[in-house]
Amino acid sequence: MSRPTIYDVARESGVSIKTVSRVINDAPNVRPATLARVRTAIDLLGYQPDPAAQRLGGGRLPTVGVVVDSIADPFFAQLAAVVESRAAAVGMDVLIASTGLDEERLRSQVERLSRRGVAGFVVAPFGDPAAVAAALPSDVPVVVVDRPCGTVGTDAVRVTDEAGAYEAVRHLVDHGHRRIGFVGRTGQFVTLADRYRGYERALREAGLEVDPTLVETRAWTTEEALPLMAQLLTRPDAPSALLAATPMTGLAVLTAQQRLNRRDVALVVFGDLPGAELMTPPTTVVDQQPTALAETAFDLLQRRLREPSAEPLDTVLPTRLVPRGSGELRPRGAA
Amino acid sequence: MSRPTIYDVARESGVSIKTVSRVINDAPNVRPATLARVRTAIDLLGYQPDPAAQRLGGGRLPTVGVVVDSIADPFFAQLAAVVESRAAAVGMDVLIASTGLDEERLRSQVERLSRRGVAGFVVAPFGDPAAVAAALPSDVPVVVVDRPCGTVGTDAVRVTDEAGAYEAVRHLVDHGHRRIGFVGRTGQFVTLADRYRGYERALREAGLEVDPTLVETRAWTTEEALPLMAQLLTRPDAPSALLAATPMTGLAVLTAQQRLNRRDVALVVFGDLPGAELMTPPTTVVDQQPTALAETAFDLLQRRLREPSAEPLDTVLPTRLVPRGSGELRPRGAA
DNA sequence: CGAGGCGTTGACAGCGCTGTCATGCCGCCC
DNA sequence: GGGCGGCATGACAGCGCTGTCAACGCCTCG
Repeated sequence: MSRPTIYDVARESGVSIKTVSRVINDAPNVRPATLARVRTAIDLLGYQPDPAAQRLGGGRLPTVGVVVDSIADPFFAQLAAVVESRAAAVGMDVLIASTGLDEERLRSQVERLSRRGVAGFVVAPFGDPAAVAAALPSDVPVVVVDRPCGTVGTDAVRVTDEAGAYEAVRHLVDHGHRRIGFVGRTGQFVTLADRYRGYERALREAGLEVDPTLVETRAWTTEEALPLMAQLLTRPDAPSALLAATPMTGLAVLTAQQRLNRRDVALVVFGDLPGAELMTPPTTVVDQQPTALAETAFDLLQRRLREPSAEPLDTVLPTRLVPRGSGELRPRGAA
Repeated sequence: MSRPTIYDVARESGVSIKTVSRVINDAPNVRPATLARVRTAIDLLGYQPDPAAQRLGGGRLPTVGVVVDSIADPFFAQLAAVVESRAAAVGMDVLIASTGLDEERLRSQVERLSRRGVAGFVVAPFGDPAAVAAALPSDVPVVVVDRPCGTVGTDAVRVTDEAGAYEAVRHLVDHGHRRIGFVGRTGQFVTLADRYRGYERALREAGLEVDPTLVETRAWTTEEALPLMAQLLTRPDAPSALLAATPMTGLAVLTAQQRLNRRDVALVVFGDLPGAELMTPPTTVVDQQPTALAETAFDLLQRRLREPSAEPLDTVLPTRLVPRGSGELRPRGAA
């Protein structure tokens, strides 16, 4: 009739429920013969433990919480998709929670999921490092992705932000650019600050000065960035190339160019864009490898779930410059 | 120390746990004075019920399950984002599960979430209607989105697929096209079959014959579609316009065109594309309004959660043709 | 040969909540 | 005034599982 419970399995295999519980949880000290018998009964009845009961009886749910700005963002959607698929493979569920850009909401969402009993988190945090550290739970494993925010003591996966941006700007310099702008809000995100540092270093090493008027750090959403971009691009001393620090700002730059009907400004975007290959010219990007990031994050989470006291790992994945056209444009009037 | 339980609230407010339970669940028959007292205690202690315990004690979790092909798909990502935000507003969580294009997996994912105790589903099903009907749970409210698959007895939200496709093809005809192709796998998806019907009707009404060699129904992913598209576009009697039945196939068409370095084929894509405005020419689409779809789906779910025996509603949302350029291209050699 | 130890198993008490049913109380009716 | 019905509340038994601890071998060692 109804779903079988642990009692049914126990009766079927002639042991106590506790032994069944041991088998379910891969606990040691079960005689192989008993183990086999219980396993058979489980298969026979199609038994599956009730997660709610497991949790109530002291444990956590076989669930991982994914906390990101917005899963409508292609980068995070990709991340969530990979985590979901990996989780499903090991019988875990995925709870998603989006925070927008609200630090308080980051905190409340994490707390909500934690109370909900998730076994672990994959979080892309932002904002003040101290606030982030306070928001993250101490009793549940957390893997911080993409934006380590100076968190310590937790596993983290991120990309070589500084180096990626450096490489991108270097690429632009190599293509003859001298006036290179930077777009992207750096305040709330440690990651973006790193990218900015890479930008700065590349300029410095090329013997170029940083012109603060070419650095636009107020933009986050496309809507915010649009007017700022339009303004930047129509200046008499407009930059001949731009580094967009995020896909969103990249889109803003592209849209602004489109509106102004211009295609002469070289552009490298940090983070891949859906349809980037189809743009005119195709957009050169610094690939963040969201898939690899997500895989690594999930691996780290699993590892910590198994060995809760393992040394925290800060994994740094390389980025990859993907030249597609927009980053190879030469400045106007150049050879 | 630890989180307060219902007992703490009961003690604090001088009532039994049962009364607290009543208050939590908005049950009737609680004297206003008692209600207020309990509410105060709840606020004071910051009490929040433990979902696992609630579920174990007979109920379902305040959770909605979202089951889609892949949340990496921008359309579903958008859908999930909206559902998540609406759910959060009423204190519910969102569990996501992706099915790929595997009918068996649709079934198993739904069952898993159901066992997990979700209170309701938002599902984008596919495949054989009978199989879908069998896969969907009968004891948990389900709202079917985007692809009603002939399901009966459940709430559904969808768009005017036939009419949307009709309008698109009509649009192409009005721009002088006579050889108009259709791309998109129609087999597994009722929705796509509807779109095909709209395509056919528009041709018929325009006095044009359906040329089956211009109809490509084998393509689903971009990878699959690419070679087929390349072949289609390079034929001597190639179509001068295409209707792509899904965003994915739309991307395939665009990519194929790009590879072939062609921009002369008019294109309307069913479903919006990220970055569509930035293409050359910007892509004309039939907007499915994922946000409205998701909002409506969530509303329906909430309604059913409240009134489980309400009459099932089959909501049909209008589509919107968004001319952006690619659909307004005229055939070569036309006036 | 008995004590001690370890590997194996089970009994049982919760976990925090909800459903069922019982209880007490008040107002109403005949 | 006694009886009845309805509202407000509480006592209590689970829900399905896990943690704790005790019990029961059996093997080893002195």
